[in-house]
Amino acid sequence: MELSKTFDPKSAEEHWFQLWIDRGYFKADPDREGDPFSIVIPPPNVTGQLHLGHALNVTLQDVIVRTRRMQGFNTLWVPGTDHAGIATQNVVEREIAKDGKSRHDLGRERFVERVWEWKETYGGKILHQLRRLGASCDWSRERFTLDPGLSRAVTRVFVMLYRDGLIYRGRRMINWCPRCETAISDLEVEHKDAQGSLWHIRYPLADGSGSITVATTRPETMLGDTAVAVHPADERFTALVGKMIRLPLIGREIPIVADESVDREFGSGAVKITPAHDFNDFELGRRHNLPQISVMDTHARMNSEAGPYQGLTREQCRKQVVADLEAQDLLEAVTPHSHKIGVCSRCDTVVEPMLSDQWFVAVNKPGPNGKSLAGAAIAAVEHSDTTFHPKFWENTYFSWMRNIQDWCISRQLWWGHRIPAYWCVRCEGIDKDAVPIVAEERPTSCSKCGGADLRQDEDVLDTWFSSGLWPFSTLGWPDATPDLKRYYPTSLLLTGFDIIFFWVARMMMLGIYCIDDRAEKDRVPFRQVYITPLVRDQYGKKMTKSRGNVVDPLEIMEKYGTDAVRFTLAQLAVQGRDLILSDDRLAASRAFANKIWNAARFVMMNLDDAPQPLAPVDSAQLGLAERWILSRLDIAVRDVTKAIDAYEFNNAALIVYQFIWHEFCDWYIELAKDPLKAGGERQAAARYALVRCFDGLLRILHPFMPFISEEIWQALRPYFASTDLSDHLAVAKFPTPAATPWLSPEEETAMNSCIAATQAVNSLRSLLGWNPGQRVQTVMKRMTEESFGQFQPWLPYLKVLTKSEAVTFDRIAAGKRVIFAHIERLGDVGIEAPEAFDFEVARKKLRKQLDEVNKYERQHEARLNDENFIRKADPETVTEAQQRREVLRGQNFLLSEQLRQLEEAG
RNA sequence: GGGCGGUUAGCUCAGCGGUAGAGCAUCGGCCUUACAAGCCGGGGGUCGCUGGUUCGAAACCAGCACCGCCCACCA
Repeated sequence: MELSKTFDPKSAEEHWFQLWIDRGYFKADPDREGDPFSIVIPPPNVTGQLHLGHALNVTLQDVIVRTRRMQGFNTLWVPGTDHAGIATQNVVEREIAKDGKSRHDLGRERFVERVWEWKETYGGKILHQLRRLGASCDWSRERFTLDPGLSRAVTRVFVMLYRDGLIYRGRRMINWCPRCETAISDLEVEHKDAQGSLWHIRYPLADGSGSITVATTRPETMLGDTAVAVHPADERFTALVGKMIRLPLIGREIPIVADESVDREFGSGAVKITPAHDFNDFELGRRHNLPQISVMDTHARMNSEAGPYQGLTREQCRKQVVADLEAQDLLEAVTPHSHKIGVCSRCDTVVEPMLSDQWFVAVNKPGPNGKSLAGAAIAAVEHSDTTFHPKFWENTYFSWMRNIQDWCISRQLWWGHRIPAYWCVRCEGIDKDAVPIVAEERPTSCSKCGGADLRQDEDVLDTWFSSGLWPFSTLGWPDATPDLKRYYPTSLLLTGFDIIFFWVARMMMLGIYCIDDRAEKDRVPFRQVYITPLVRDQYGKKMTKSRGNVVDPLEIMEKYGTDAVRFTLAQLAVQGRDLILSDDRLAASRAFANKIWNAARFVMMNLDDAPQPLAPVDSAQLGLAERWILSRLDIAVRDVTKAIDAYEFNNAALIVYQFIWHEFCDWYIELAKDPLKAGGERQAAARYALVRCFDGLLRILHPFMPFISEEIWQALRPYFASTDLSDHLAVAKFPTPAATPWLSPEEETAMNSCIAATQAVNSLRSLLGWNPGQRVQTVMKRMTEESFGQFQPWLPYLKVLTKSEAVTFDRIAAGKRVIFAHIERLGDVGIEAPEAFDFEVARKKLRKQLDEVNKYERQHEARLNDENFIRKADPETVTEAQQRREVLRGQNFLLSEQLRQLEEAG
C-alpha cells in the first residue's frame, strides 16, 4: 500500500469532517459514562465573518475538547450564534436603505420579519466557517440566542430579577446614541481623545451687581443650565453663593450653589450645571434639588426647551450659541483644551448623556440570599470556584466588578428580546407613575383596574443579557434537563479579553443567581476561564479594516492547509501575550505537515503490501532503538498531557513537534533503516515499533492537526495490532505511558552518547570538507570499561548512523592521522583524515572547544573556592558542582591531549 | 489620573534562582532511494537601564525608560 506523493489538505478536510459528523462522533450523551467535560462556544454574531480571533478561539477549544474526548471524558461542546441586537439591526437597516427605506417605513413587525429572513438566508455563515476549521462541536445542539427555548430563559430571568427587586425601571442619566437612537451601556461607550476648546462664559448676576465666569467644553448645553456651582471653601465666590444668575440667551434665573465636588483649580473655579446632559451635573443637581431640563430630542437636535435654537443639531447649536455670546460680549476667552469624548462603539457617533426612562439591573443591591449579583461574582473568583488563565486577568475582573454601576439593559431597538413588561393603557392615562405588570406570559387584564387594553413595553434587552445566560440556557434551563444536570457548570470558558466585562462578568453574575438549586461553588457557569490575546499581523500591528492588514483565516487555510493554520495558532498561544502571525510561521507548520506525511510514506513503503495487523512484539524482543523511541514517546505523551492540563498550548504543540520531527524522524527512522533491510526478527521489531510509534504520535498530534492525522491513521490502521482499536482517530484513545520503563537509565545514557557521537562524527566529517554521504573510518579510544560496556550494544547503530566503513578501537591511536572529538561520559570518537588534510583546521576547532571548556572550568573552580558557596548553597548543588568540575577537568585534559597530538602530527 | 502586560539571537517567541534555548532568517556543504516544504555542519545574545536581595540573578524586589492595552464624570 502506498500514500500519494503529497498530502492534499483540501480533500482530507472535507472528507473526514463530513464522516465524523455522519458518524455522530461529536454528539454528547448525558447518559453515557465518563467525567463530564463541557464547553459552550462564545457565540459569534449571526452577522459574523470568520476572523483570526475566532480561528484562534475555536482552534484552542478544539485542541482541548478533542484531547478530553480522546481521554474518555464525556465531552460536550455547544455551538451557536448570538442575535447581536444593534449589529444585526444595522446590517438589515443598511440593506433596506438600498431601496430607500427606513425601518420606520416597514413598521416594527415587518422589519423584524425582515431581519429573520436575513438571518435565515445569510446568518450563521460563520458556523460553516467554524466547521471548516474542524471544530468538533456537537452540531446537533446548535443554539441561537433568539431561539424559543433561550428566549424563554431570558423572560424567566427577567421576571425573577424583577420580583427580587434586582431589575427596576427608572429615569436616569444614560448614554444615548443619537444615530442608533437607543440607550447604550457604559461599556458600549468608547472614550476618544479630542482636541476641543474651553469656553469661558460670563454669566451676569440677576441683580445686576456683576457676573460670574464659568468654563465649559460644551457651550450648547448652557441652554439647559439650572445652576452654577462653586466650591464652598472658595473665597472668591463666598459672597455669591445663594445669589441668582440670569442665564444668557435664555433669560432663566438660576442659583449659584456650593458643592464640594467642584475643582477650584479648573477653569474659572465655577462650573455651569446641566443636570439633564451630564453625569456629574445630574448627581450634583440631585443633591441640590435642581430642575432637570432636557434640551435635545432623540436625534440630539435641540428641542423646544432650547428656545430660538430649536431644530439645530448639537454642532450647529454650539456655533450659534458661541456666536451669540460673543455678540453680547459674554465670551471672556476661548482656550484650547484636550479631553476625551464618548462615542458609540457601534457607529462612532458622539454619545449624548440623556435623561431617560430605562430598565436597569441593580448589580450592587443585596438579593434574596443577601448577596448582590456583583458581590457573588467577585466571591466566586476569590474562592477559586472559577479561575482565570492567565491569572492576572482576575485583577482586571475584580477592579471592574468592584466599581460596577447599575446595568442599563433596555434598548430602543426592534431586534432582540422584548421586555416582558405590560402597561395598562387605562392606568397610564390616569396615573403618570403607573407601574407595568412584569410576567412571563402576557396578562389578559390589568391586575389593578381589570382593563384589557395592555401594551407590551416597546424596548428590547441588551444583547448581552441573553448571552449572559448562554452557559445554562443552551443546556435547557429553566427546565431541569439531563444536560443541565450533567454538564453545568461548564468546565472551561475560552474567550477574548475584550469581552471579559461584557460577557464573562455578566455570565458570572447571572449564572450564580439563576442556578440556585445547588451548592454555592457549583453555581458558577464555568470552572476555568482561558483568556485569549489579540492576533496581530507580522509587524505586530493590530488588524483593522482601516489599516487593510486583516488576514482572512479562510485564505490562509486555503494556502497552507487547515492543519497548518491550527498548529501555528496553537504554537503561538502563549498565555498573556499577543500573538504575531506571519507567513514564515505558517510555512513552517505546513512543512511540519509535509514532514509527517513523508514519514508516513516511509513507514508504509517498508511494510508488507498486503496489510495485516503486525504481531505484537514483546519488549524483550525489541531492539534497543525500538525501546528507546517508545520510551521517548511515553515522555512526550506525559509532557503534552501536562501542558494541555495547564492550558499551555504553545508548549504542548512544541512537545509534539519536537518528538515527531527531532526524535522520531531524525533519529528513530534513521536507526530503523538498517533493521528494516535486515529482515527477520530485527525487521519485524522495527516494523512493529514504527507502526506503534506512529499510532501514538498521531494520537497526540490529532487535537492539533485533526485532518492529516486521521488521513494517515486510516492508512496505517490495517497494520495496527491494538485490541481497543476505534474506527477513527477522532474517537480513539489518547495514549497513556507504559507502566514500566522501556529503558534502563544506563541504556538511556548510552543512547545519548550515541547521538552525541554521531553528531561529533558528522561535525568532523564536515571539518574535513567531506560531504555528508562520505563513508568514514571511525575510531574510538579512551573509553572506560564501564562506558565501553554500556555502549557496546549501540555500536551497530553508531556504525549505520555515522556511515562508517568500520568502527574500531584504538587505545592510543598511534601512527594514524585521526581527528577526534570528546564525548562526555563516553570517550573520544574520531575519524581518519586523508594524507592531504591540513590539521590546522582541526586544531582551530579544538582550540575553540578548549576555550569553552576552560571558561566553564574556571567558573566552577571559582565557585568551589568560594567559602560562601560551600557554606550556604545547598549540599546537593555543591556536590553537583564538584562532579561537574571533575568532568570539565577531564575534558580539558583530553582536549589538550588531542591538541598536542595534532600539533605533533603537523 | 489609576491599573495591567511587554522589553532575551536579524525576526517571532520559550525559559522565570545554578554552564543562555526553539522556529524562521543567515552562512558553508549535500538531490545520502520518506521528505530540497528536505538533510548535515556552522555563525550569531554584556537577557531594556539603575540599584537592591542572594554564595549565585535573564529569572526575585524597588525605581526608571520605552512600547502596547484597559479603566476613569476635571466641567
